[in-house]
Amino acid sequence: MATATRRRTAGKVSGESIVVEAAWMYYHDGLNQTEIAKLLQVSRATVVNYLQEARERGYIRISLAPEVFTSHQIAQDVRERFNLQAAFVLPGGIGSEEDTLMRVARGAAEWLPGLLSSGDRLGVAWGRTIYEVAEAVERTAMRNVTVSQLVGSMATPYGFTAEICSARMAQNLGANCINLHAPAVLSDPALAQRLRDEPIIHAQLEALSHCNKAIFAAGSCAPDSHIVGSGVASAPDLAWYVKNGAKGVLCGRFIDSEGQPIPGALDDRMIGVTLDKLQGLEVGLLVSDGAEKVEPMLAAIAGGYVTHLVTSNKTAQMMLDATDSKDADAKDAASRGSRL
Amino acid sequence: MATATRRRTAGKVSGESIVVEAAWMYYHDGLNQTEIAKLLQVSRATVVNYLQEARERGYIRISLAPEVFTSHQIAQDVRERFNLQAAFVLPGGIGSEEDTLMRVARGAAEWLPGLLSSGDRLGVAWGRTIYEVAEAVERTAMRNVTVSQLVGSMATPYGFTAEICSARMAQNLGANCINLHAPAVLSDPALAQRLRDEPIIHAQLEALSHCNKAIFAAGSCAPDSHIVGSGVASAPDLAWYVKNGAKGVLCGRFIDSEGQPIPGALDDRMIGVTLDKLQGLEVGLLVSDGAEKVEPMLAAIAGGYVTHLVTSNKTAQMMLDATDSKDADAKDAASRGSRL
DNA sequence: CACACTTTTTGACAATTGTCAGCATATAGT
DNA sequence: ACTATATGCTGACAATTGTCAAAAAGTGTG
Repeated sequence: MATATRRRTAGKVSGESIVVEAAWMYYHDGLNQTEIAKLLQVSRATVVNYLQEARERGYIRISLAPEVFTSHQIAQDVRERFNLQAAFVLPGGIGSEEDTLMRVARGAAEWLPGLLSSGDRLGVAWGRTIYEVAEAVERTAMRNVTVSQLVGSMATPYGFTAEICSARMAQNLGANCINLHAPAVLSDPALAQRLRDEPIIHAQLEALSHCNKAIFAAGSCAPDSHIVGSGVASAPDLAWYVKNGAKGVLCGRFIDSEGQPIPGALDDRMIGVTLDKLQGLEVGLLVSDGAEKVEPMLAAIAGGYVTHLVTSNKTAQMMLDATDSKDADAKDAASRGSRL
Repeated sequence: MATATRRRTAGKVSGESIVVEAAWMYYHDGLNQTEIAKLLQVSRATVVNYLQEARERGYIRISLAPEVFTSHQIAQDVRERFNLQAAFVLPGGIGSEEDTLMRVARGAAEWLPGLLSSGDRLGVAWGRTIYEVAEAVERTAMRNVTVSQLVGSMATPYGFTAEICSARMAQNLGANCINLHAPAVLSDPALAQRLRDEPIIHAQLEALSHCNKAIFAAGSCAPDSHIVGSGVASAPDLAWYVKNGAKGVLCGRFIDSEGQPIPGALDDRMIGVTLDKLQGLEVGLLVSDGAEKVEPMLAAIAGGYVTHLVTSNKTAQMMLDATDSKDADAKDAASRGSRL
């Protein structure tokens, strides 16, 4: 974190940036460290340090060509089957579910800046996945982009809240940020309504309802779901919704297999985006992974909220199998499903 | 160049792309080859092969952050002094002039795609430098961009002609290409005029005069200049123009120190863009390097043809020194000039 | 200007990565 | 079915890259 280099400025090759010089020689000209050390008249160890510094300062960008993940067979299949604009399917790998989730998050983080352009208003939902995406976004400078928190905050035992997701996302994107200064769920519908009418909150809700792009994850309706863990819904709430056909959760709202919101007691007590606002966006980016997310993801897609998808090939394959009309056998028999 | 992998498809992790899998683990997850080999259950040598294949197929993109080259001090100085939109100043390094030129060309090649957007019509001039830029452009897919050859062709002993510059550029950018099917210079003005009126040529000239962006180099007026070597101008022609104030060459036209075209015998015999078409473009990208190019570059800038500049810090410093109004001493005395 | 303190560089060693000849496996042709 | 051929994989070795403690060089202060 030195403000300026010292010895590097004395009679050396390019006082201002011998670091850049070394990085250029290494990554662009393809010289090895020994050659560079000779040319720069320093020890090779010093060259190693320069290169490290260049990497730390972010001078060097290594990225995997996004086309690879959007253009291979399974990505194409998913895109066509679900009528998406694009699907980003990452190698599921061998690691744990946890590893794969992180990888999916990083994939989404790498893809996201390319999906944004000047003037966009990006809605950011909440959840473990979204949090990891926000963390993984490389610092960029999207000056004319505004990030909106889509759902109110909740006291979560997981260490990440809705406002942290949106704030971190905005911070890393270099975008403006509009947070929603209200709890996601209140105990009383009347109080919720009064809060919604409160000028500050009203303005914030107004802002988030004019997003043209959004990033969200699909939540499962399993009893151990985050929607319960974070206190948005109680276990009985969840059971009630499931009994009434809930297949997934999107931005805190329960949806059925067709993606339609299920009217229920929670609606009036929630503060956050309503699902109709998420339909027909320029970009609806669904980031999710895991067997338990397949059904919720399919529901979200059916509801027309999704234009872009990021997942692993394992999950993608399960999504394809689950909607395969040919025969149910394929689902069990296909060795590919279990190997991918 | 195998059409498909073989054993890779047998019971392995992710049949379709174990290569991508390996690349992801290595470049994104930061695992080393030994770990990857263990996870993938292949030998480490195989992992090396996968990574090589990934690099060869262009899955991995390593780039140096362009901001570094546009934001450091000398780049800022140049930008302000010459009132440019941006300047891309590369470390001049220690190598030969030849090495530096290649580096400048690669720098321009890396910057260029970022300066283009959908719908652009890019005019491409001719010269050694431009040729190297065209060669160095990474293959991209700018489907809605059209490349126009700005000057007619010439029989050059150097192995690169105007149509090769534009064709190669278009090919690597993945853009459309409009070449100019005529010689740069004819022996007779009347014949030149008849050619210009010929429908095909006329249409091509029409196309190139509607470019909104252009890339060109500054040519020197030294006796060994390419403008003579390529037969565009004879040595007596050159001498005549120099006597009449020529300080440089831009797209085959001689310009004075203010960047104004010098009327002369060649004009009527030439087929190619006229300089007035190059003024006020959205992007006028000047790529040049070397002491002998300083004067021509300054002339081109004075003429208002340049909005963006790519050069080395050595040359940039000479440009600054040459226009330093303080005192002439600085030019000679400044140690920085010779060190950079 | 001696002293304490920080930053940068370096040499020696450790770890990682690249190379290549030969082996194993799959495919095509008879 | 059986070679011929191509393709991909591997182990052993070579080359390159990373680490770390110590030395050198710079900075600030009494």
